[in-house]
Amino acid sequence: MASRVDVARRAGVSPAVVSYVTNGSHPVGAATRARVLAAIEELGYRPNAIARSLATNRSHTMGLLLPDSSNPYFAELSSAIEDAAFAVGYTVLLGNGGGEPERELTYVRTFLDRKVDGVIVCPDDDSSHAYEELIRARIPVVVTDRLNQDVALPAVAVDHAGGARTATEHLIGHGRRVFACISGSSGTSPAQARAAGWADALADAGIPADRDRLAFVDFTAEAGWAATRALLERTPDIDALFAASDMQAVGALRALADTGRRVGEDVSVVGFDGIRLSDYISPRLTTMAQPFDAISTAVVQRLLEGIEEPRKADAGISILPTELVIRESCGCLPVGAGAGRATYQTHSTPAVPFAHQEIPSTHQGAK
Amino acid sequence: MASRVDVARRAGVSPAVVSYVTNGSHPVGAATRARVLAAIEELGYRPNAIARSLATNRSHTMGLLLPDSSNPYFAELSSAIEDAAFAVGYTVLLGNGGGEPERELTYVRTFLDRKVDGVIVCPDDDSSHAYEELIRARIPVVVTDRLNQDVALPAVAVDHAGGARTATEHLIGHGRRVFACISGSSGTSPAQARAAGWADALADAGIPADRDRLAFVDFTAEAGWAATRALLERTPDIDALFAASDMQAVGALRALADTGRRVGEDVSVVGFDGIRLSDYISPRLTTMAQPFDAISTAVVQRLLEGIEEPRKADAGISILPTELVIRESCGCLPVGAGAGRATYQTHSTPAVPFAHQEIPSTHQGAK
DNA sequence: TTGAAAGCGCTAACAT
DNA sequence: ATGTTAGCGCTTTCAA
Repeated sequence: MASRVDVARRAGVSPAVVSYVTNGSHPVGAATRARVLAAIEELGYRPNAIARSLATNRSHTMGLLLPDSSNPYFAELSSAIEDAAFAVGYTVLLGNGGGEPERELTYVRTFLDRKVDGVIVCPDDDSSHAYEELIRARIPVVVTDRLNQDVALPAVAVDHAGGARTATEHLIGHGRRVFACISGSSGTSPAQARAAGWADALADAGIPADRDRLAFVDFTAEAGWAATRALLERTPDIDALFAASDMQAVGALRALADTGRRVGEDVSVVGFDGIRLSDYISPRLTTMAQPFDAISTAVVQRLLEGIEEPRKADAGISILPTELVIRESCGCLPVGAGAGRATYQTHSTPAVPFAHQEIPSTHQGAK
Repeated sequence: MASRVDVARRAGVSPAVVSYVTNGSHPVGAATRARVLAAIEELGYRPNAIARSLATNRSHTMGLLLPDSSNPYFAELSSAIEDAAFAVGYTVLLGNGGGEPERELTYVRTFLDRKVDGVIVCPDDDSSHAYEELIRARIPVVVTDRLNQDVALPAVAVDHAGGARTATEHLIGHGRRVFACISGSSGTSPAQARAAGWADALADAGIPADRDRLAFVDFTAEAGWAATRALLERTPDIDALFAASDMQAVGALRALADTGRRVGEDVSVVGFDGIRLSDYISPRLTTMAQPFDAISTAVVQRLLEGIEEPRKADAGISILPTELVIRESCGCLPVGAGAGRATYQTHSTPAVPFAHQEIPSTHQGAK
């Protein structure tokens, strides 16, 4: 590998001049600049980013800690984040916690050791030790998806409770009577908030929200399937189901079909997330869609602010809007034949982007 | 951030000794070692990996270049690779080509600049310029999924053609007569090989494989949907469909349902990949499953060999077995109600792991 | 067993 | 406009 000195020698200048031209940080005579450029070209020289990082204390790298990037929701989120990072010249180091606190910590340390400029984190659990380690390191951090009020870190997420409430209201609008909810891992704020939104909507409508029609399980199709089976066992006449994630909804649809129920007719289901897949499964899933791109842009943007103006960075949370995408699973559109893909009918929850903002109250009484 | 000198000062030793104990590379007196360890503990010292990389010329980092990690297939693959890398103490830098050759190149250069110890690559297209750049850099590389015979790089993948052939034979076993195939982007070897396997199986069975019943489109649900609609328009009586990826199959099932066809009864469908989702969609997808973990382990293993013994590394390709997972979409199992998840019936294509190995001929005549 | 010192390849302040 | 030099934080000979 040709290094800066090689280029300097070849161009007949001092090593510093090479840096001047590669960084454009310093005026350089047109002639010398040309010679240097030529030497760079001939030698195929590329500055060593490691050495540069050591000297500048900037790696142009960010760590991304997720629970499980093989889950379509996180896969779409991480891809959007990678894209937003790429757009601003950053590369991402990816780590999956995989439900192991140890592993999350290991990744945080790995990121720190490697001197990432900042880290984006969505811990497995709201009480993750990753937070402490990150705070102690005084490194720019943005939390996404999770909204833990106990930790003073900048965060970006959607209005989980509001979205769940709107989704549930839609279900109520279908005249359903027996409601169930499959929410996510109980240790996560989205799971809690979405379940709360579901319960609030029911309360406002005077519909009983029986505790044994609410399950907190993993954000996966498998867990959604198992939870639905269990729910159905206890309450066979469930006719409305709100799933706190599309993957759980996928499992729920499976379970509903397995037990001979016609989704959209016998029972209405609405999911949450709006992963691409939701428009292809049968029946097409009505879901509260998250704005992946907006979230990712905001996450990266805020992290960048934290990196560039550490003193100015605040711990406010950005709440982005969700949008109800109405399709077949709720019963609005006829299931199956001839439908083509849906033209969406949407209801949005309001956005309050980039504000210092209270976490939306879980229950604000009747509107 | 406490640095090595701080620790040394506090422990009353020279900086070198600190390295000796953190690396265990050198004998150190029990007493001093204890003092150093204590100082490390008290200061919360962690070696700067960047500085270490600069000094050792090893980053314990690998680049992973994929077409699109938001696609469930790549999401599962990348997650498995991340896991395998984690297990051997490596961290992964993730990059998505996103169908843009420019972007692929940018990522390769970024990886190179950051001195990753090796890169795992699955280019958008078999003729990717990423290969050249990587070869020129003389850095350890392992290609995965793609099997480009023109480039002498170690590779790990499944027997695309063989798997497709077996899948198609299964379709033939169902007594179907009008066969279609939706394969992937024509510039990729899996797409070509799987299409060839499909054609070969038909040829052997004396069934016409009409060219206009074969489509090469993106490996996505959307493309699978559109291709199926187009195929159906031209040949309404298709009764057997082989999709070269599960996501395309998902789109195909959607299209088949849209046009009022009953999958499993009117038309048999078999996919390829075995993503987790395939067991949850309706109808459950019969698919030729890839061994994600084995692939990932092999990929990382071979990359490690390339890193540790550069001279010994060879460009052989490792072919891993696929396994036909039989479910509902082909017509073997009754669709829907009461089925529970399937107990699998499997047929494997043989594995020829870690061998110098010809790319399986696309047609080897009748067996 | 411990220490001194020379890099690794680059940036940046300072000098010319 | 260009060159010199002192780090950045660590590893690693080589001496002591």
